[in-house]
Amino acid sequence: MSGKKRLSYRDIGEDILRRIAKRVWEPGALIPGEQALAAEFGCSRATVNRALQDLARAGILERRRKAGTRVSLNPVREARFVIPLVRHEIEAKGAEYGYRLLGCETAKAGKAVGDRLGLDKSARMLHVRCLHLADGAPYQYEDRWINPDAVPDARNAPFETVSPNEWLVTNAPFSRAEFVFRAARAGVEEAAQLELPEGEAVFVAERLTWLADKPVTFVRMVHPPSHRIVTKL
Amino acid sequence: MSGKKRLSYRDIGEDILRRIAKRVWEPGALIPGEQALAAEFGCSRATVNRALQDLARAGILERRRKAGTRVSLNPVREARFVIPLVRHEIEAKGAEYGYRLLGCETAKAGKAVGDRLGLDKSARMLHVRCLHLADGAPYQYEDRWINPDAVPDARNAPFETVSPNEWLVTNAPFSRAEFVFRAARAGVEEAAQLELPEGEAVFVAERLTWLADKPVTFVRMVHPPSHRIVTKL
DNA sequence: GAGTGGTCTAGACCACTCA
DNA sequence: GAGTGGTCTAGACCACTCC
Repeated sequence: MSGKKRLSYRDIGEDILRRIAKRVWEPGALIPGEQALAAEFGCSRATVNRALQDLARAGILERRRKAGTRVSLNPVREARFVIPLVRHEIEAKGAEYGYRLLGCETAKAGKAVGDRLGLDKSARMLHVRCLHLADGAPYQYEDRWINPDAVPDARNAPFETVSPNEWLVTNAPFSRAEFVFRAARAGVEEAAQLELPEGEAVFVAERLTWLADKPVTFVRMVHPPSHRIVTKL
Repeated sequence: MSGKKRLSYRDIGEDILRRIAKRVWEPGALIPGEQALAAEFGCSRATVNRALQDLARAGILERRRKAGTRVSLNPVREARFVIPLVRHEIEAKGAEYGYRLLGCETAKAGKAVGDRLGLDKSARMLHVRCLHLADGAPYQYEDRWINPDAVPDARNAPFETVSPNEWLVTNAPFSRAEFVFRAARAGVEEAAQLELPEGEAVFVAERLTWLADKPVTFVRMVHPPSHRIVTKL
């Protein structure tokens, strides 16, 4: 009944989760303060603090100074998706990765792209289109705009052999990013490249990045309807 | 040039990000140890540790004992999406929330649903279908299966007035969950309820939950193509 | 074996927020 | 004003992993 090892913040977190699941602490209820818990668990307040912060980050607890810590009424569970390199994503499925450059030229951003990145619609950008394949089958159609002002080297990048995705990862750091997921109907070019009927439902992921408030790149990644984004908690 | 306040782990994190962005530390490079950084920043090792751990969690750094800390070669940036209650999601947009129950009956799970949850296809489950509206317009079509074995009270739940989404949040805790996002073409029922042409591209989010390995619920949430899931880093 | 990160402690002060 | 969480410190020991 004694020989306990020193408690870790993980142990404490699990114990607290158990209490919530068993309704010892109901949703919305106030739980004891850090000091009280530290005394109960026989550890320091810092350890309790770390456990509680982890649970708060996961959306299970809500904490406010002075008000204390309570069990979330609606566990705003958050889903975490890792966004790997397309190549790694494909190879992780055990498929062979393929890459095909479709086009690469300098062009005006246009209103749609300019607005998204906060650039003028007449700004000159590098426009790259390419296709990623898994075992020879189209996997992702990539339509990317790169701001040469933020990544001057991009003009000379070897996009014939290296996908912009991969090249940018090691050549264009960013400090802020935005992701958008949505469904859409395949346009003419996308449908042709992905070998789908025009108007087919496609999964679209968009990514925008900035480095210190300077736009770096905007990419639209289009997948066939068989594509799934999965996350487990 | 001096009067510095005490450095916070945030300050340190930002400074490190700056160095990575400015190529002081290149991708793949080893950065100084915690002790060295603590000395440089003039703070304790614990503070440096916290900053580095945060960056490692964000996928920007990779840390290994004895090996040290290095800048990730491919920043496996992870996107975090919060999954709120539909009602909150709609109200957060400033729209008025509406709810309509479409059907609620006991039925066999069927192969598709059974397989996903690890139940037999002849298992009896509660099948609920409903619609969530924003300012009177269809926002989300919800098709849900509930395992009465895990949530016995569900049979008597007032789904006429409370959406299963909301009811389950406070009545069916879960320990494990799985999310899937994908694009699909609207089926007959979905199209009719969402007031879309049949075959329109729809955004589908599926959620499966378990409590201690016992399946709790499987829900398929269908949105019109205007729907977007956004996350900023 | 030795070096690096991982974690815990005990104590302190601060910042926010509620009453 | 007072109570709670947020953060920092200085020191310590441990666990993992590379050599």
